[in-house]
Amino acid sequence: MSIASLSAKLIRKARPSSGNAAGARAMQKGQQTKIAIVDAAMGLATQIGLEGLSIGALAEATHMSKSGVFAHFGSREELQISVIHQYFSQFEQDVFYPALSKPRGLPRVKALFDNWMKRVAVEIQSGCIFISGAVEFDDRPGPVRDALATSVQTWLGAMNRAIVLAKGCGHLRADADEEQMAYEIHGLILALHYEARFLQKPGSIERAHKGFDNILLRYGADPVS
Amino acid sequence: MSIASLSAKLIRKARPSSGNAAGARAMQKGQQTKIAIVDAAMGLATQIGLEGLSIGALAEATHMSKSGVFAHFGSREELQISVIHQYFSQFEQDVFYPALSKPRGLPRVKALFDNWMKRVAVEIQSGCIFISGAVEFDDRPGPVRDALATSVQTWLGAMNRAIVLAKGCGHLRADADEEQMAYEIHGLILALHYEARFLQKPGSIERAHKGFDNILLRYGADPVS
DNA sequence: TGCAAAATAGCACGATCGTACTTTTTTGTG
DNA sequence: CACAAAAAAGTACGATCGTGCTATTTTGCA
Repeated sequence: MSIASLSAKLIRKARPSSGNAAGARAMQKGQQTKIAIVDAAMGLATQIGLEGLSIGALAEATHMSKSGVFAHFGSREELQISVIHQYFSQFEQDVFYPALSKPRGLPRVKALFDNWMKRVAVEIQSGCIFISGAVEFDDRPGPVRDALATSVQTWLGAMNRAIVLAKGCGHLRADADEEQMAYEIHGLILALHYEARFLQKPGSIERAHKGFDNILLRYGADPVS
Repeated sequence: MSIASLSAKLIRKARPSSGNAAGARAMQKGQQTKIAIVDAAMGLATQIGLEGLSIGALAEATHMSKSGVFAHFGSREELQISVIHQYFSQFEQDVFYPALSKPRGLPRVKALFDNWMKRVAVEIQSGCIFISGAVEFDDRPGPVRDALATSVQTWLGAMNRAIVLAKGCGHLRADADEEQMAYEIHGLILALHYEARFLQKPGSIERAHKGFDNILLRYGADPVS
């Protein structure tokens, strides 16, 4: 399935069983403010984490009442899940889709990594839910963790498939281990986030890029990338 | 300065100014239970994070009253800092000191990485404060963040120095970028923690080891590690 | 424009949090 | 053993949390 299919899981609850045959359409303003709330929630969550996200603070940020915010989700977990879906959707549009315009193989892998890097470079200031959420929910089972893990796995899977494709195109050495290559790339991104955002170490972005070049030198079919 | 000097910061507060010349010695039981409390706190903090650590839960875990626990630290921040110092001290003893018995150069770098890997492999189940804390405090300035960052930087600095030493011994290529190598190693560890602990992906430990081998192939002086 | 329904606000609840203050128990020593 | 000091417990306070209930406002269509 496509990486996009995940975001389609924003489904409506089943209609109540009361047989209102004459149809009850409406819900326009509600959806609109819900989107605004989720947007604000995502801004808060990237900074202070999904766990730090409180309905009270979110109400203040959106100039609404706590109950007004709450009514849109029914529970804090549902709010967190909505934020994850929205974040994933944004990630898709920033990182994944633009790379599809590149030809299969190494060019697309490079584009995926470059887009990923650009996004993480911004997130050095704002924070990344895929990273902070992983730490917050790594031993807390439940629907939030599931939504987060599914999103991350979908993205990592897409990255992996691009690498497999590159090998299939003959752009990588015949004995290249695609999973291994994906693992090492993931490490570069995580180290960037850690050293730049937490340790505030300069030069981290350049090191991540250099690391990618090194990976290409090792796995690429031709010595020059 | 040595990596060990940091843990020596567990200093006593300055004595009160009342001139009790006849000396007031005692404080034995107190220190003892404080150690027990910090131990329990570390166990909790590795699982649920430094932010999730609550005095109430800690009191229950140690079969004490909230005030009894609290009195030993004076504030939650001080408790968190004590946990960080203790965690760092443990890290030193598990990872750093045992590697000093190896000869300088590549053998010591390998030992440091192996010990680090062994520890992270255990922490796949229990959690790692250096990683979870980095996420929790990456945009929350204060003494807790400072203590955490200092500990991590001390360790990464020790690792870096070992790599520099290895290059000095001629065990690495003359053009090897030590900081870059340290960065890539750090990435391997972070990816291991992420993929094994959060995503529960099998084979991550082997991939981290393989990644280290690849790094040695690239930076090592001789083609065979 | 009236009117049902949707959207939002208001209010209250129990729980948990860190911590300040007071009281009791335990400890170590003269 | 007595006694001061240290250690631990007890209690209370204000704040914030998620969320249930009811009331009010706003919306969109007949």
